[in-house]
Amino acid sequence: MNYWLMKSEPETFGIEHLGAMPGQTEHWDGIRNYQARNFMRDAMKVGDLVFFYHSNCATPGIVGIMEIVREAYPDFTALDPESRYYDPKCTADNNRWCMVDVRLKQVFPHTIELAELKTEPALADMPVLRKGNRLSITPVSAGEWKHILSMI
DNA sequence: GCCAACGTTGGC
DNA sequence: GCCAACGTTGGC
Repeated sequence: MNYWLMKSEPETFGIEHLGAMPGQTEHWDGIRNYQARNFMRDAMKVGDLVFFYHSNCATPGIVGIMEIVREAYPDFTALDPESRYYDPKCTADNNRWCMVDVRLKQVFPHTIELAELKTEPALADMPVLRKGNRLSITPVSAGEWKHILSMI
């Protein structure tokens, strides 16, 4: 089983939004970066656990845990001209983007803040802590996962 | 709102 | 295939 971290802007789609979905489940759409897509397409499996990270907000950090409940399938928002994620180069037969379904598993009682994560030597290798990192899906090692859980 | 980082695009 | 220009991300 793998561990992951996925970013989302809370104003667009935060952990509260996920909690309000039927079955607390939603598709994770709008990934338009090849590296992030490849993680989803090639490595994400049902049962994998994911830290939900709030980015581009007043208090960036990890706010809870999700579980992968459906493996990669075509991201239909790429085909929808009305969507902010529309990709004119995609067709139904040739859609380069994909998404997974996630289910909310746990909401932390408080955000594990980015500032806090940065003070932990055990987490120094996490991409999300590196300046200028823009990758919205990154793997998390078992050691990092455990360490972060101990910070709740 | 600023700006550094960095992925993507497109001219050549 | 190079690389400058451009657009986006995301912390601060």
